[in-house]
Parts: sequence; structure tokens; C-alpha cells
Amino acid sequence: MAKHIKPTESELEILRVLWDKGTATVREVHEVLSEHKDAGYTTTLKLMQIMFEKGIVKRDDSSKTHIYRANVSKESTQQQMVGKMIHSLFGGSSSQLVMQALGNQTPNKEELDEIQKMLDNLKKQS
Amino acid sequence: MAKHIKPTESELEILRVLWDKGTATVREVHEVLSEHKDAGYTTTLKLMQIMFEKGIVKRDDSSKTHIYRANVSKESTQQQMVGKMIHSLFGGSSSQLVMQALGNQTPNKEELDEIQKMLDNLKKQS
DNA sequence: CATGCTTTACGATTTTATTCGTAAGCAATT
DNA sequence: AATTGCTTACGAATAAAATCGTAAAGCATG
Repeated sequence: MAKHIKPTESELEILRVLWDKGTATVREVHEVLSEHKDAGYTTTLKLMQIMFEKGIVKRDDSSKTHIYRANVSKESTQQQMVGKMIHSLFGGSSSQLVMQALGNQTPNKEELDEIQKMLDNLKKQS
Repeated sequence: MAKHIKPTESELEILRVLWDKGTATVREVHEVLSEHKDAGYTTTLKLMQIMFEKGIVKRDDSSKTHIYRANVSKESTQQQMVGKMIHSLFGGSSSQLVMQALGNQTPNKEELDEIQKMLDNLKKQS
């Protein structure tokens, strides 16, 4: 039973940094965010505190400067959100989403091969 | 340059009904929504009025009971949202999203063939 | 130890989204 | 014409998300 996590847009931005870095302080996260967004430091801090209360992130507060890490995996979050999108926008048809995604931003050769491999597997099973 | 539409969750639910039916009155939309959601009639009305102001839907108000229709296409909305998801959750890699979607909910034979066809096309181009 | 810099905590404000109550209009029916 | 039942309009309440200001505390350094 997957936990019903529903990160907000801002929370997702923070999670992306944490997934990328593994662990990070508020300052480090804020540094990254502020490259393309302008909100004050305490805003980032507050968001991360809220995420901590919700259990979305963990933190090590043994030293003054707390160290955060994600408490939900990138994979499960992706799965959750893709699943929701398939349901809410594509009437439950994953292939519709796949078609849309492929048409959207064309993958390169390697990626195409990877997809082909996956497709072959699925075909065998059916 | 695609308009930067960002339907909220509730607005999306309404759009889905409109995309499905083509045109609909507030009552008709509300009827559908109330099957799996409980909010009053005036809530749906208000939402649709707001969507009208935003330009997300059009309406024919020549008779007392207004008739609504979507003013953004399903396809462009899908593209927009899939694009955003690819960017925000899959680091810009559409194939990552495709893999996730395929693993998520397995398509049937026909769908697989369709995807294969699309893949063949993309391969030819590259 | 005073100063300055950085941190967390936390309340308050602002913004956005959702919900609802109530009034007013219109049309059919009594 | 009054009643009933539907509609829209619209202000207002509520809820949820994001932002910020300020205080307090830690820690280094002069």
C-alpha cells in the first residue's frame, strides 16, 4: 500500500534537489532554487520544515545546521504522478500517454533502443 | 507560442467532461462530477464562471441556460502537462517517462502495436 | 565578551483555490 | 398573480499553499 503522497509544486522542486544531491542543507537547496525562482531563504526553510512535519523529508538535526534528505523515492513519486496523469488525462490508457510523450520530445537513438527493448519484453508477455 | 494554461485540479475535472461531451450545461457537468465528488451545484457553477473569465471555456449565453464548451483542446493540454512532467520529474528525458508509463500499466496488444508503429517512425527519422 | 554572520523557529500575511449562501430573474403551472 | 423550480450572479467564508519578518540561539573571530 503506497503512501498517498501529494507533493505540491514547490515541494517537488525541493525534492528534485534532494534526489539529485542525496543530502543537503536548507542553504544548499535554496541556492539551487534561487537560480530560477526568487523567494527568500526563510521561505525555503519554512517549506522544508513543513515537508519534515509531513514526513516527506527526513533530517539530521544533531548539529546546528540541519541536514535534509528525501523520505520518498524519486521512483515511487514518478510512478504515483504518472499513474495519476494516465488516469486523469488519458482515460486510463498508458499507451496514449506514451504516444503523447514520444511525439512531444523526440528521444535519441539510445533511448529509442531502450524503449524498443522494453516493448519487446512486454510483447513476449502478452 | 502556446498559451500558458494551467488548469487547476478541479478545472481539469470539468474540462474532461466538456472534452467528452463537446458541449454541456452547468447542470450536466455537475451531474457527472457529483458521481464521485460531493460539492454543491453552485460550486460547479462558480468554477465554470471563473474558467470562462480565464478563457479556458467558451459559452453560449443566448438562452437563459448557458451552454459551455472547452476553449483549450485536450491534445494541447495533454502536451503541456506531459511536457511539464517530463521536465520537472524526468530531467527532460521523455524516454524515462515512457519507460515508467509502460511499466506502470501494461498496454494490450493493439496498443503495443500502435506504440511500435510510432517507434518505427521515429527510428526512421533519426 | 562583544560583534557579526548564519542558523532555526514560528507567527502572520498574502495569494490562490474551493466552497457555499443568498438574491434575483425567468418560465411554467396552478 | 402567486407558487414552484430552475437558472445565473456574486460576495463571502474556508482551506490550502507560499511568502516573509522577526526573534532567538549558535559559533567564529576580533
